[in-house]
Amino acid sequence: MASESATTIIATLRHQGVRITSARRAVIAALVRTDGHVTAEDIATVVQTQAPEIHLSTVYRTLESLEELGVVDHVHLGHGSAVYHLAANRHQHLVCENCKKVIHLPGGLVEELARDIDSRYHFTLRPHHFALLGLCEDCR
Amino acid sequence: MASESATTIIATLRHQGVRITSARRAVIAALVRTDGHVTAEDIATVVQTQAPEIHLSTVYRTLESLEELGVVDHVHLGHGSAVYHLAANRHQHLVCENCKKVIHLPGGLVEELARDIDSRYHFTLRPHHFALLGLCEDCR
DNA sequence: ATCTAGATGCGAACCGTTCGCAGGTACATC
DNA sequence: GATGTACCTGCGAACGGTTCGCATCTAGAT
Repeated sequence: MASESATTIIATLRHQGVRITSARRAVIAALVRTDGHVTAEDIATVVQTQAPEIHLSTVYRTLESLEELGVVDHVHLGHGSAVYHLAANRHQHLVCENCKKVIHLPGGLVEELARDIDSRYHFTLRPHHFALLGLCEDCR
Repeated sequence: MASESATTIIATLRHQGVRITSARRAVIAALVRTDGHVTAEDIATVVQTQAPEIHLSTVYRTLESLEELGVVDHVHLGHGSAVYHLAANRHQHLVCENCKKVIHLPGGLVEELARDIDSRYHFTLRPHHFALLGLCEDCR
Protein backbone atom coordinates (compact mmCIF):
# COMPACT_ATOMS: atom_id res chain seq x y z
CA MET A 1 0.00 0.00 0.00
CA ALA A 2 1.73 3.13 -1.22
CA SER A 3 1.66 5.99 1.27
CA GLU A 4 -0.72 8.72 0.31
CA SER A 5 0.71 11.92 -0.95
CA ALA A 6 0.10 15.17 0.84
CA THR A 7 -1.95 16.45 -2.11
CA THR A 8 -4.23 13.44 -2.04
CA ILE A 9 -4.83 13.87 1.66
CA ILE A 10 -5.53 17.56 1.26
CA ALA A 11 -7.98 16.86 -1.54
CA THR A 12 -9.78 14.38 0.70
CA LEU A 13 -9.98 16.86 3.54
CA ARG A 14 -11.24 19.64 1.33
CA HIS A 15 -13.84 17.27 -0.01
CA GLN A 16 -14.99 16.65 3.56
CA GLY A 17 -15.46 20.34 4.16
CA VAL A 18 -12.32 20.85 6.22
CA ARG A 19 -10.49 24.16 5.90
CA ILE A 20 -7.05 23.90 4.42
CA THR A 21 -4.81 26.23 6.37
CA SER A 22 -1.07 26.64 6.11
CA ALA A 23 -0.64 24.99 9.50
CA ARG A 24 -2.54 21.93 8.33
CA ARG A 25 -0.62 21.77 5.09
CA ALA A 26 2.60 21.89 7.04
CA VAL A 27 1.60 19.19 9.52
CA ILE A 28 0.42 16.89 6.76
CA ALA A 29 3.61 17.48 4.81
CA ALA A 30 5.65 16.63 7.88
CA LEU A 31 3.67 13.44 8.48
CA VAL A 32 4.04 12.33 4.88
CA ARG A 33 7.73 13.12 4.83
CA THR A 34 8.74 11.44 8.08
CA ASP A 35 6.39 8.50 7.72
CA GLY A 36 7.42 6.93 11.02
CA HIS A 37 6.38 7.22 14.64
CA VAL A 38 6.79 10.84 15.47
CA THR A 39 5.60 12.73 18.50
CA ALA A 40 3.62 15.94 18.31
CA GLU A 41 6.76 17.71 19.41
CA ASP A 42 8.77 16.12 16.61
CA ILE A 43 6.22 17.33 14.11
CA ALA A 44 6.24 20.81 15.60
CA THR A 45 10.02 20.93 15.32
CA VAL A 46 9.99 19.88 11.67
CA VAL A 47 7.18 22.26 10.83
CA GLN A 48 8.84 25.15 12.62
CA THR A 49 11.97 25.00 10.51
CA GLN A 50 9.80 26.41 7.71
CA ALA A 51 7.14 28.25 9.68
CA PRO A 52 8.33 29.06 13.18
CA GLU A 53 5.06 30.69 14.18
CA ILE A 54 3.16 27.41 14.10
CA HIS A 55 2.49 26.57 17.70
CA LEU A 56 2.72 23.19 19.36
CA SER A 57 -0.90 23.44 20.45
CA THR A 58 -1.92 23.93 16.83
CA VAL A 59 -0.04 20.79 15.95
CA TYR A 60 -1.96 18.91 18.63
CA ARG A 61 -5.26 20.30 17.43
CA THR A 62 -4.46 19.50 13.82
CA LEU A 63 -3.47 15.96 14.68
CA GLU A 64 -6.68 15.59 16.64
CA SER A 65 -8.78 16.68 13.67
CA LEU A 66 -6.84 14.50 11.28
CA GLU A 67 -7.40 11.56 13.55
CA GLU A 68 -11.14 12.20 13.71
CA LEU A 69 -11.14 12.23 9.93
CA GLY A 70 -9.37 8.91 9.84
CA VAL A 71 -6.19 10.22 8.26
CA VAL A 72 -3.82 9.63 11.16
CA ASP A 73 -3.53 7.23 14.09
CA HIS A 74 -1.85 7.82 17.36
CA VAL A 75 -0.32 5.14 19.53
CA HIS A 76 0.80 5.15 23.13
CA LEU A 77 4.06 3.30 23.38
CA GLY A 78 3.76 2.86 27.12
CA HIS A 79 6.20 5.57 28.10
CA GLY A 80 6.52 9.23 27.17
CA SER A 81 4.51 10.90 24.47
CA ALA A 82 2.13 9.38 22.01
CA VAL A 83 3.39 8.88 18.46
CA TYR A 84 1.50 9.64 15.28
CA HIS A 85 1.54 8.17 11.81
CA LEU A 86 -0.63 8.11 8.73
CA ALA A 87 -3.54 5.72 9.06
CA ALA A 88 -2.62 4.42 5.61
CA ASN A 89 0.40 2.64 7.05
CA ARG A 90 -1.36 1.18 10.00
CA HIS A 91 0.72 -1.38 11.80
CA GLN A 92 1.51 -2.94 15.14
CA HIS A 93 4.29 -1.94 17.55
CA LEU A 94 6.46 -4.03 19.80
CA VAL A 95 8.16 -1.90 22.41
CA CYS A 96 10.99 -3.11 24.61
CA GLU A 97 10.30 -2.04 28.16
CA ASN A 98 13.98 -1.97 28.90
CA CYS A 99 15.69 -0.22 26.00
CA LYS A 100 12.53 1.38 24.53
CA LYS A 101 13.33 0.06 21.09
CA VAL A 102 10.32 -0.07 18.78
CA ILE A 103 9.78 -2.91 16.31
CA HIS A 104 7.19 -2.56 13.54
CA LEU A 105 4.96 -5.48 12.80
CA PRO A 106 2.62 -6.17 9.92
CA GLY A 107 -0.95 -5.30 10.84
CA GLY A 108 -2.40 -8.78 10.57
CA LEU A 109 -0.57 -10.42 13.41
CA VAL A 110 -3.17 -9.90 16.07
CA GLU A 111 -6.12 -10.94 13.98
CA GLU A 112 -6.58 -14.35 15.48
CA LEU A 113 -6.59 -12.93 18.98
CA ALA A 114 -9.04 -10.28 17.84
CA ARG A 115 -11.41 -12.92 16.46
CA ASP A 116 -11.14 -14.91 19.65
CA ILE A 117 -11.88 -11.90 21.84
CA ASP A 118 -14.76 -10.89 19.64
CA SER A 119 -16.45 -14.26 19.80
CA ARG A 120 -15.94 -14.73 23.52
CA TYR A 121 -16.41 -11.21 24.86
CA HIS A 122 -18.22 -9.36 22.08
CA PHE A 123 -15.44 -6.82 22.16
CA THR A 124 -13.83 -5.37 19.02
CA LEU A 125 -10.07 -5.05 19.39
CA ARG A 126 -8.48 -2.02 17.80
CA PRO A 127 -4.95 -3.26 17.99
CA HIS A 128 -3.25 -0.37 16.25
CA HIS A 129 -4.08 1.86 19.22
CA PHE A 130 -1.80 0.15 21.67
CA ALA A 131 1.72 -1.15 21.66
CA LEU A 132 2.69 -4.66 22.68
CA LEU A 133 5.21 -4.38 25.50
CA GLY A 134 7.88 -6.83 26.45
CA LEU A 135 11.58 -7.49 26.19
CA CYS A 136 13.63 -7.55 23.03
CA GLU A 137 16.25 -10.10 22.18
CA ASP A 138 19.11 -8.03 23.58
CA CYS A 139 17.42 -7.10 26.84
CA ARG A 140 15.80 -10.30 28.00
CA MET B 1 -5.00 -18.79 43.01
CA ALA B 2 -5.83 -17.34 46.41
CA SER B 3 -4.66 -13.79 46.87
CA GLU B 4 -1.71 -13.46 49.18
CA SER B 5 -2.34 -12.05 52.60
CA ALA B 6 -0.64 -8.87 53.72
CA THR B 7 1.35 -10.80 56.32
CA THR B 8 2.70 -13.21 53.73
CA ILE B 9 3.79 -10.37 51.51
CA ILE B 10 5.44 -8.57 54.37
CA ALA B 11 7.29 -11.71 55.38
CA THR B 12 8.56 -12.07 51.82
CA LEU B 13 9.72 -8.50 51.72
CA ARG B 14 11.48 -8.72 55.07
CA HIS B 15 13.17 -11.87 53.85
CA GLN B 16 14.47 -9.92 50.85
CA GLY B 17 15.99 -7.30 53.11
CA VAL B 18 13.37 -4.65 52.55
CA ARG B 19 12.51 -2.35 55.43
CA ILE B 20 9.01 -2.70 56.71
CA THR B 21 7.72 0.75 57.45
CA SER B 22 4.25 1.79 58.47
CA ALA B 23 3.71 3.41 55.08
CA ARG B 24 4.56 0.17 53.33
CA ARG B 25 2.34 -1.84 55.63
CA ALA B 26 -0.50 0.54 54.90
CA VAL B 27 -0.03 0.46 51.12
CA ILE B 28 0.16 -3.33 51.09
CA ALA B 29 -2.93 -3.58 53.27
CA ALA B 30 -4.79 -1.29 50.90
CA LEU B 31 -3.72 -3.33 47.87
CA VAL B 32 -4.78 -6.59 49.48
CA ARG B 33 -8.07 -5.17 50.61
CA THR B 34 -9.15 -3.51 47.37
CA ASP B 35 -7.76 -6.19 45.08
CA GLY B 36 -8.85 -4.48 41.88
CA HIS B 37 -7.39 -1.89 39.57
CA VAL B 38 -6.68 1.08 41.77
CA THR B 39 -4.70 4.18 40.98
CA ALA B 40 -1.95 5.51 43.21
CA GLU B 41 -4.34 8.23 44.22
CA ASP B 42 -7.00 5.70 45.20
CA ILE B 43 -4.47 3.93 47.37
CA ALA B 44 -3.38 7.18 48.96
CA THR B 45 -6.97 8.04 49.77
CA VAL B 46 -7.61 4.68 51.40
CA VAL B 47 -4.36 4.78 53.33
CA GLN B 48 -4.95 8.33 54.49
CA THR B 49 -8.20 7.50 56.25
CA GLN B 50 -6.04 5.73 58.83
CA ALA B 51 -2.76 7.60 58.49
CA PRO B 52 -3.30 11.03 56.94
CA GLU B 53 0.37 11.92 57.01
CA ILE B 54 1.27 9.34 54.37
CA HIS B 55 2.02 11.32 51.27
CA LEU B 56 1.05 10.54 47.71
CA SER B 57 4.68 10.56 46.67
CA THR B 58 5.42 7.91 49.29
CA VAL B 59 2.66 5.80 47.82
CA TYR B 60 4.26 6.13 44.39
CA ARG B 61 7.66 5.24 45.77
CA THR B 62 6.29 2.27 47.66
CA LEU B 63 4.46 0.98 44.62
CA GLU B 64 7.63 1.36 42.61
CA SER B 65 9.62 -0.74 45.08
CA LEU B 66 6.90 -3.34 45.33
CA GLU B 67 6.88 -3.61 41.59
CA GLU B 68 10.64 -4.08 41.44
CA LEU B 69 10.25 -6.87 43.96
CA GLY B 70 7.62 -8.52 41.81
CA VAL B 71 4.78 -8.05 44.27
CA VAL B 72 2.67 -5.64 42.25
CA ASP B 73 2.05 -4.88 38.58
CA HIS B 74 0.95 -1.65 37.08
CA VAL B 75 -1.00 -1.29 33.88
CA HIS B 76 -1.68 1.69 31.66
CA LEU B 77 -5.26 1.55 30.54
CA GLY B 78 -4.68 3.98 27.70
CA HIS B 79 -6.15 7.03 29.38
CA GLY B 80 -5.64 8.67 32.75
CA SER B 81 -3.56 7.19 35.53
CA ALA B 82 -1.96 3.81 35.71
CA VAL B 83 -3.66 1.19 37.86
CA TYR B 84 -1.99 -1.19 40.25
CA HIS B 85 -2.79 -4.68 41.49
CA LEU B 86 -1.05 -7.57 43.18
CA ALA B 87 1.10 -9.56 40.81
CA ALA B 88 -0.52 -12.68 42.22
CA ASN B 89 -3.73 -11.91 40.40
CA ARG B 90 -2.12 -11.09 37.15
CA HIS B 91 -4.59 -10.81 34.31
CA GLN B 92 -5.38 -9.09 31.05
CA HIS B 93 -7.50 -5.99 30.52
CA LEU B 94 -9.86 -5.05 27.73
CA VAL B 95 -10.63 -1.34 27.81
CA CYS B 96 -13.38 0.26 25.79
CA GLU B 97 -12.03 3.38 24.16
CA ASN B 98 -15.46 4.91 24.15
CA CYS B 99 -16.99 4.31 27.58
CA LYS B 100 -13.72 3.38 29.35
CA LYS B 101 -15.24 0.21 30.75
CA VAL B 102 -12.65 -2.36 31.83
CA ILE B 103 -13.15 -6.08 31.29
CA HIS B 104 -10.90 -8.57 33.06
CA LEU B 105 -9.63 -11.52 31.12
CA PRO B 106 -7.89 -14.67 32.23
CA GLY B 107 -4.13 -14.42 31.85
CA GLY B 108 -3.68 -17.13 29.26
CA LEU B 109 -5.53 -15.57 26.37
CA VAL B 110 -2.58 -13.96 24.69
CA GLU B 111 -0.28 -16.91 24.95
CA GLU B 112 -0.54 -18.04 21.38
CA LEU B 113 0.25 -14.57 20.13
CA ALA B 114 3.15 -14.42 22.57
CA ARG B 115 4.58 -17.68 21.23
CA ASP B 116 4.18 -16.47 17.69
CA ILE B 117 5.93 -13.19 18.39
CA ASP B 118 8.69 -14.93 20.25
CA SER B 119 9.46 -17.34 17.44
CA ARG B 120 9.26 -14.74 14.69
CA TYR B 121 10.79 -11.70 16.34
CA HIS B 122 12.69 -13.05 19.34
CA PHE B 123 10.70 -10.72 21.51
CA THR B 124 9.15 -11.74 24.84
CA LEU B 125 5.69 -10.28 25.28
CA ARG B 126 4.76 -9.18 28.77
CA PRO B 127 1.08 -8.90 28.11
CA HIS B 128 -0.01 -7.92 31.61
CA HIS B 129 1.72 -4.57 31.20
CA PHE B 130 -0.62 -3.23 28.58
CA ALA B 131 -4.35 -3.10 28.07
CA LEU B 132 -6.06 -4.26 24.92
CA LEU B 133 -8.06 -1.34 23.57
CA GLY B 134 -11.15 -1.47 21.45
CA LEU B 135 -14.90 -1.11 21.56
CA CYS B 136 -17.26 -2.97 23.84
CA GLU B 137 -20.53 -4.50 22.83
CA ASP B 138 -22.56 -1.45 23.78
CA CYS B 139 -20.33 1.10 22.11
CA ARG B 140 -19.43 -0.43 18.81
C1' DA C 1 21.62 2.51 73.32
C1' DT C 2 23.82 3.81 69.11
C1' DC C 3 24.52 4.26 64.28
C1' DT C 4 23.52 4.68 59.45
C1' DA C 5 21.48 3.41 55.07
C1' DG C 6 17.47 3.94 53.53
C1' DA C 7 12.56 5.70 53.82
C1' DT C 8 9.57 9.60 54.49
C1' DG C 9 6.93 14.19 54.18
C1' DC C 10 6.64 18.10 51.83
C1' DG C 11 6.49 21.12 48.09
C1' DA C 12 8.18 22.29 43.85
C1' DA C 13 9.26 20.78 39.31
C1' DC C 14 8.31 18.11 35.49
C1' DC C 15 6.27 16.42 31.05
C1' DG C 16 2.77 15.82 27.79
C1' DT C 17 -1.39 17.66 26.72
C1' DT C 18 -5.48 20.69 26.88
C1' DC C 19 -7.81 25.05 27.44
C1' DG C 20 -9.49 30.07 27.10
C1' DC C 21 -9.23 33.88 24.79
C1' DA C 22 -8.39 37.52 21.49
C1' DG C 23 -7.15 38.09 16.92
C1' DG C 24 -6.66 36.14 12.15
C1' DT C 25 -7.94 33.64 7.86
C1' DA C 26 -10.47 30.35 4.54
C1' DC C 27 -13.98 30.13 1.87
C1' DA C 28 -19.17 30.82 0.84
C1' DT C 29 -21.79 34.58 -0.72
C1' DC C 30 -22.72 38.19 -3.24
C1' DG D 1 -13.20 41.46 -5.79
C1' DA D 2 -15.17 42.85 -1.42
C1' DT D 3 -17.68 41.21 2.63
C1' DG D 4 -19.12 38.32 6.34
C1' DT D 5 -18.75 34.68 9.60
C1' DA D 6 -17.56 30.32 11.27
C1' DC D 7 -13.69 28.31 12.06
C1' DC D 8 -8.74 28.20 13.02
C1' DT D 9 -4.65 29.99 15.12
C1' DG D 10 -1.02 31.84 18.40
C1' DC D 11 -0.15 32.45 22.85
C1' DG D 12 0.31 31.50 27.53
C1' DA D 13 -1.60 29.60 31.37
C1' DA D 14 -3.55 25.52 33.49
C1' DC D 15 -4.01 20.79 33.92
C1' DG D 16 -3.29 15.78 35.59
C1' DG D 17 -0.15 12.38 36.62
C1' DT D 18 4.23 11.52 38.23
C1' DT D 19 8.94 12.43 39.81
C1' DC D 20 12.44 14.95 42.32
C1' DG D 21 15.37 17.39 45.99
C1' DC D 22 16.04 17.99 50.37
C1' DA D 23 15.82 18.01 55.30
C1' DT D 24 14.24 14.91 58.70
C1' DC D 25 13.16 10.55 60.61
C1' DT D 26 13.34 5.53 61.60
C1' DA D 27 14.10 0.31 60.95
C1' DG D 28 16.93 -2.76 62.08
C1' DA D 29 22.00 -4.07 62.31
C1' DT D 30 25.61 -3.70 65.90
